[in-house]
Amino acid sequence: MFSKSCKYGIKATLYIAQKSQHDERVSLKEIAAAINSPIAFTAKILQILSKAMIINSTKGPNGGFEIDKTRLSKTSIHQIVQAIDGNHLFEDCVLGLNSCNANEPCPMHNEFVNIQKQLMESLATSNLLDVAMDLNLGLTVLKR
Amino acid sequence: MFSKSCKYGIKATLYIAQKSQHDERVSLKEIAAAINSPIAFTAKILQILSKAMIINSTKGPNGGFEIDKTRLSKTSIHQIVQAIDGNHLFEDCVLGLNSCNANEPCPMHNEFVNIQKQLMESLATSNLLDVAMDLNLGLTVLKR
DNA sequence: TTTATATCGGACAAAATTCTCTTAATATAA
DNA sequence: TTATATTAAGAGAATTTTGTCCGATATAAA
Ligand code: FES
Ligand code: FES
Repeated sequence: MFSKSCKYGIKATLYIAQKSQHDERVSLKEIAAAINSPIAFTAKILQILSKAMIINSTKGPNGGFEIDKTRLSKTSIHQIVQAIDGNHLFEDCVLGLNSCNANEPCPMHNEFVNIQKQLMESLATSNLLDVAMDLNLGLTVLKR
Repeated sequence: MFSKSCKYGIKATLYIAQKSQHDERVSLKEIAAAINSPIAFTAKILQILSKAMIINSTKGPNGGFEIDKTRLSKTSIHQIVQAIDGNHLFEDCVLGLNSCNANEPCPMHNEFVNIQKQLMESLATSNLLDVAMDLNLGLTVLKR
């Protein structure tokens, strides 16, 4: 479904979101430990998210990553997926035809346009604040 | 969503199903041409499907691949996916935690169990006969 | 029985993804 | 100003996925 990079990216962003809620800036090392991911690889993904303006990074002592509190409720998981994996999951033909085209559909088109739409909706209507809340309450986890 | 192998496998099986409906056995070369896939790689995938008893293979002159007509309506696309990609898409945690577990869910669990279920249902209730029909009628295509 | 034709199976090659290492750039604080 | 802590960036290694090649095996027909 999602690439490994994307999974790390989502988990990392959610962890940063949780901490940003309490005005805490977090380091790469802390993030990687919290989501159980390879440190240097996680750094690459955070760079992508930083360039996509989904997270902010600060170099130097006491540096690290954070998200503007005001943006938490305005950022969706869809934006993270889009930045890392692109829109392929939502827009491409599920059987790999050169494009998804309702006029000349593949045999799975009709079944899948709904699923793709629902997937998209689900990710697009999500927001980091809600997810961070659940994390704080211990209702969900990023690691196990 | 699906691996490339799986996409080839689905398309190949659907093509074989369409031909088997008219008692035609098809060769590897014909299949690869019909679904626009690399020949030798397609052969590997057909071997998997053959071992999984989803298709039958026959060596020698006039050999090739076919599906028992009586089995067309009893074989689902889910079986193909399962044989090639396994059940990961349906059963694994979408964020890559070591297992999907409702007691200690990841932040996307609640949104995704439904989507996974729907995906599974959709694939499990499909059958090769119905799909072959649409292909025959020209309502759908395997190549473009 | 021989020959031609097709899939099977194993080894290998290429490409994409995942992951690591090292150095540079930058910001903070002493 | 200098030392230190942190991310950025690039090169490259390891792994997985995708794809190729060729000889072995089985089948059918001559
Ligand atoms: S054409 Fe294949 S999913 Fe739309
Ligand atoms: S725990 Fe992640 S999808 Fe169920």
